[in-house]
Amino acid sequence: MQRINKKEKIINEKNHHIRIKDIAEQAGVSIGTIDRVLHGRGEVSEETREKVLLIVKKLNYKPNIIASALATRENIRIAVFLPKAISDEAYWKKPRLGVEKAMEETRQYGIEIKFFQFDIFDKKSFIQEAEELVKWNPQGAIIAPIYYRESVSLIANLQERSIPYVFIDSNIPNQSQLSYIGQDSFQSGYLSARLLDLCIPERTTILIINFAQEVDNLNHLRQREEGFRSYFKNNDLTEQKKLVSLTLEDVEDDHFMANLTLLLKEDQAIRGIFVTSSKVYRIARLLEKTGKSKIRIVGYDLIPKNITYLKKDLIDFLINQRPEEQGYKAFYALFDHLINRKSVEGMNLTPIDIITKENIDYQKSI
Amino acid sequence: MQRINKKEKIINEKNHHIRIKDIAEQAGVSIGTIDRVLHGRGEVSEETREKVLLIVKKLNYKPNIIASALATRENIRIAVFLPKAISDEAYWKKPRLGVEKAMEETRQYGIEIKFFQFDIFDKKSFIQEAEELVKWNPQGAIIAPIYYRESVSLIANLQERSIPYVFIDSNIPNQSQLSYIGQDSFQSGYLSARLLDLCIPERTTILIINFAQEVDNLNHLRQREEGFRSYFKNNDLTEQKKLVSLTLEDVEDDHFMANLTLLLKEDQAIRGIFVTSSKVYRIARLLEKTGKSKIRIVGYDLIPKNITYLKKDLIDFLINQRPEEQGYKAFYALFDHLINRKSVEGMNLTPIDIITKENIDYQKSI
DNA sequence: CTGAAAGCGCTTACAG
DNA sequence: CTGAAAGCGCTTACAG
Repeated sequence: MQRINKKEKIINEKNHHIRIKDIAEQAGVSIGTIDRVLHGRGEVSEETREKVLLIVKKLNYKPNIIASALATRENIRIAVFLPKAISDEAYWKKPRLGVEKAMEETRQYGIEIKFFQFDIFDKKSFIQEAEELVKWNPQGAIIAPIYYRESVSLIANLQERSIPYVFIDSNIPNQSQLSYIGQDSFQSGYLSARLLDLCIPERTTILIINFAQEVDNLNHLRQREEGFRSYFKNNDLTEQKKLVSLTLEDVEDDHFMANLTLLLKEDQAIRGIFVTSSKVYRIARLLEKTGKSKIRIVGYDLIPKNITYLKKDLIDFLINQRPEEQGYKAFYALFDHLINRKSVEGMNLTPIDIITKENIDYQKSI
Repeated sequence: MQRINKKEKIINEKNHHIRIKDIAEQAGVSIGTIDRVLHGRGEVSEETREKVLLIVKKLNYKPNIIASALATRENIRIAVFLPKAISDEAYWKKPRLGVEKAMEETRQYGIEIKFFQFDIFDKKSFIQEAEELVKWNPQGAIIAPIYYRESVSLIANLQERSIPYVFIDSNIPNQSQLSYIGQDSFQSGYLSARLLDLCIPERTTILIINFAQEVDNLNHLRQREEGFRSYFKNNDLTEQKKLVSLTLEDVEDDHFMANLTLLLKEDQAIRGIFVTSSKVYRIARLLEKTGKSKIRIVGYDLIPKNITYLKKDLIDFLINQRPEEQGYKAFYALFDHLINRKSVEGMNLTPIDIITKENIDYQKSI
């Protein structure tokens, strides 16, 4: 697909691409001028600018980013704005690991990363870190827009400064983001419903359990439940499978757990449980004590506790959001935009992985 | 983690790494000599060689592959040895696409790819293409070792010439391959068994169907069936689920299909079908006519026909081998080895993806 | 066996 | 507004 400049003598064996030197020769100017045009640095007459751009187009010039990276003296700064991970195994550690992996791969390109991590239960810290970020004046940003209003304010700031940004984990539509990288929560709920529907008999009940204190996850939870319910509606199964939603206010609510135990004991029709978050291990832990019998359980995220219960057959399916990959891809979206100067997919929905005891060990984090 | 040479004046804002110039200064020789040592080009006295290597180690020197790529005048040649794809949608097109994607990403590194594609039903063409490959004298090779004996002969040739090679799709253990990238067939069968077991009632029968003319796939098929059966053995389910193997000699065998139709009609206990290959669409097509009712079907590979039947609910699960990713990763294994000069994972087992109607549209080929 | 110089395709001050 | 030159960190002949 590459066009080769046939008139050019091939001085070495390498594939020969168009260089700024070739453009300079055709335009009858120096390479400095080409560079100014290409980077919009101004100080070029309109006439030469147009002439140069025409030739660039005609020759289908693609910059050699390797040479460019080698010659560039300043680092490119990319800010990463995420919730603080509460532990090394926590979910929010994973997008960070993905960014770090991508960073390692592109070490030689002179990219500087700075993490701005806020406390997820503290809006103030969100605002404070957002200010720090803007102060740092990055050339690009990766953002998990957890708080709607505050996120909108942050990105207004970035837009003013023409700093491109990528959203991960959750999306705020139509905010001129370069890209959104994350899962379709509705569809992941829809898929979970299919899995449970396949595994449990007709005329049974399914519990949908939400852990309500997950402020950072609220939109996800809602959309997952909605997707889950839609499956049964769309397939005319509402008669056949009864859905019951429960919301648990406090994770450590013994009272609730006692009630749940009772409920499961009394209502033998309950054959499936869908937990809309990574907190599914709490339900698995309960059933480990009371006995799981024929109940099938679906939940989210490959955190260690969930993996343990998956391997013990106390969780049947986990939905993986590929959080490392989200960080990794977000980095490369900015890399492609800022360094490769190529266009970036605006909507990048992460695959919805179905994880069982049998394929968990073959899963790669990136 | 990077060590910074603190004595060096930092002349620009970029992260400063150790350069061959730094080593040259410390060793009291010129950079040419460092280069000779680093690349083992000889023509260096043992004494200086040792001194240089010591300093390289001490400073933890990592070559700047960007500068290296820019300066290198010769292309690196990578040979890709795969079965010919019978159509653009065929399975074997996919590893090729993966290689091409990786190739595109690393365009600027001056890597040349040449495909050597053999007719899968013709051993002679395998041998012939293998000869061509060796004649081309590549610096590295990606190989799908379909025929055991002939593959061993090819890689003996490569080893003699110290050409590193990566296996994809299927493995021949202990052949000094740089890496194997492919799926664990046994485990994919094991997983398929779990899926069917979850979806169908107790005291039923499952058919295992092999399409025997798939010479290129023989080992895979056997291992998949073995894994499938092992699941039931390991979980003490052999009493509960009856397994029946069928082998179809000729894909277009109407006689067989008629018999299968009869069998399904007569034996109402048959509730699951496991097809050990991508030919599962043939079974789905049959059931489309005769009625699938409560039978669950699992098969392999995201080829268009299978996807069509998956979406029509005539196939319940497809196991994906990520063939594009296999090609992609094989390329990068060689890239890391030859250009990044970093070590490569010897065993790279592809994740075993479970694909349903509900997540198929979110699957990315790479 | 070793060093000095030119070059890869860009970017970056600097001079005019 | 434009050009000439130095430099990024390597590789590659070439000279001695």
